[in-house]
Amino acid sequence: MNPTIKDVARRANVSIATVSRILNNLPGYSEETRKKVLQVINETGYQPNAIARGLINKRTRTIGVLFPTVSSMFSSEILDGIEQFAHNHDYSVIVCNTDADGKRTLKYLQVLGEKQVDGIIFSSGNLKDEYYQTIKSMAIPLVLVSTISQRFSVPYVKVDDRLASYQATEYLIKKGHKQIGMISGTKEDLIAGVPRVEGFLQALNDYGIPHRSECLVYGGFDFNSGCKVVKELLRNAPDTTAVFAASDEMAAATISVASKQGIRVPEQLSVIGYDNLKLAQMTVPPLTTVEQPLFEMGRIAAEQLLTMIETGKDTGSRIVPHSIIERKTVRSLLE
Amino acid sequence: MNPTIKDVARRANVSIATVSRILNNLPGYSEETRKKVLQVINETGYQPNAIARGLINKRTRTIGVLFPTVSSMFSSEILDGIEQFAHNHDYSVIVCNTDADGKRTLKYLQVLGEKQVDGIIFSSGNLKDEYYQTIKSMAIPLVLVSTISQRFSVPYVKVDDRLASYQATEYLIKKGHKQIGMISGTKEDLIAGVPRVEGFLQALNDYGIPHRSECLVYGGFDFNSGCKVVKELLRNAPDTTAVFAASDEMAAATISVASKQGIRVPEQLSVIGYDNLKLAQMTVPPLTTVEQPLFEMGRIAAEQLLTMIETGKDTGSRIVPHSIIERKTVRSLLE
DNA sequence: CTGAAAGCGCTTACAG
DNA sequence: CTGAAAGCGCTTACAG
Repeated sequence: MNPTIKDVARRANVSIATVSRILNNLPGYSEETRKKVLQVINETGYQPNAIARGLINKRTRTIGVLFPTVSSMFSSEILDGIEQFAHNHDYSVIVCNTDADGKRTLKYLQVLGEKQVDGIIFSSGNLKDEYYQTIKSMAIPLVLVSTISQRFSVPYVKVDDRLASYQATEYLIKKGHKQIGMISGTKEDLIAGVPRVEGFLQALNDYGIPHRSECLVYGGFDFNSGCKVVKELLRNAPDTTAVFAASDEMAAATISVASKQGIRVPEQLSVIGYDNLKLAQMTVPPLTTVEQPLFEMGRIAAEQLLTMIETGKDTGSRIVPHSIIERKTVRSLLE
Repeated sequence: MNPTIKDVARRANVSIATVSRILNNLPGYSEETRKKVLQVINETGYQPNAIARGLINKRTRTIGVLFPTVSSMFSSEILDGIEQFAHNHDYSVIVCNTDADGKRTLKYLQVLGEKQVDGIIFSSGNLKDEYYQTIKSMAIPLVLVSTISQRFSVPYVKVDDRLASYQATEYLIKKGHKQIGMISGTKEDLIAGVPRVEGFLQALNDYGIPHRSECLVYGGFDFNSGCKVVKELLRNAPDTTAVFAASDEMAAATISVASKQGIRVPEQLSVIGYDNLKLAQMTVPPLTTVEQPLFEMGRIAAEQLLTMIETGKDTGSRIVPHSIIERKTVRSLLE
């Protein structure tokens, strides 16, 4: 049995109140008793019980983080950023893998509530009404990362997807491409799907490039759906000279499929991705892509959440800067 | 303020003891009062406070998991398996990113102790004496995944690295390769480094293939060190026809470097990896590799830990099966 | 500077 | 079948 505050109080011949004060750096004891108590703490290896503390303070110093898939390279970088910031500020993080499943999400939310987490970060998914309501009823701060809410006022941190997408397309156009295809993520995804398509279409339009419907196909962000969908694109629009993929995994799929079909990248087909995962530097050739600062986004989300927890103040949302990382998959048609 | 057990007791005109019994499915109340109480619980949206429960039960239903790098594709798949099993059994998991840093690890361990986690999973790193001692002093179960302890008796779940490595090498040999190079992980790594090298050497020896020291180079498991180290190999042993990489990232690095040097894979250079990450199917060509069932290893580790927590019994260690996944990066020299 | 006591939200003998 | 009370390990007025 680990020693409790009672044990150290007894051994130091003081009250538990005094021990508590010393532990918490509150005033109210002589230097002498402080030394004595600290010594006993050392001898006994006493550690405060955070559960008991939590019961009184109504603070557990732990937060919950929800991901549709923790194991994706995308999520795990965000998690890394969150975890690092949290840990540096003495918070722990409980991970929850929702599988984008409503039932599971609700169950997680309930558990997090019962465990009295101090706040929640919800990542890259659709914050359904019921999620929002149950978090609201828990009366703890919530921040969104890589997603937004269209119905509720919840702070978020993300990239400007529409703009980033616009610029990716523009980048291709300025390299002389006119037959540009897009392999998009989930069609119904109002957050990472639609805005990226809009940005793509807008850019084409602004540069007077006619859009043909067969040049836009919808997948599901992952590698396998990328393979499937890029084949469709290449079949229906064989004159495509460049493809904009809504994720790096889909871009990798494009490179992979192209190779299988004997199409050389970038000589015959240019590819630009989205995310700048570690994967992007591992493809052959290395992938030109739109960077989302995922680690940083996680860090910022955690920072927002902690200040909301500790000050009660909402510091607003954050649009973080994206950028285009030029590697080797886009060829210029101009020279 | 969320309602407490007191609130529902008052509104239901019963004692908190009765409410508690109903909540915990203990005997001792009429069907009538049960209904009444349940109704009040519904009306008020009462949720038990897990912190208060934890204080009494000395069980928090949360476990801690330590990784050197959560964001690696390797760790995140293990985490996925752990998290899924844990959640299905009503446990939460706190993630800890140690960065393989001793100070950080110790700090995490302390926090986990204070938060009264019910058990700990330590993944893919060196379980130093001091880690072991502090966990031992916490008197909670510990299981190792993708690592072992050489000094202490701690249950682990992992693949037989030496054997897997032997077989990977043998696979290459049986395809007619004789000039085989290995790019290994960290030289000092007694767990994932040394045994894989031993397996490699043993296979060469068993098949009467002389080993030349320039055919064995040491990196650090990751892509960048893989690039560096494979160049070294290719420079010093240009007649190499096949390379065995100690991780998929290093294998991807090999493919990447080979491509840059105009060496075609697998026509001129065969490559076999280790891990079977999602990455392995994304390379061009798709990577032949040794599979470690990472998700499953995480699942099993969690299962072990939970049964130790709940029964107090150590169910022993587990060597999980590996296998060679044949894709397109190894060419047969025999035909 | 210090301690006794109440209380955080529960569970669990104990008594009826 | 039901409740009063003690107690889990702390913190925090309150009183001296």
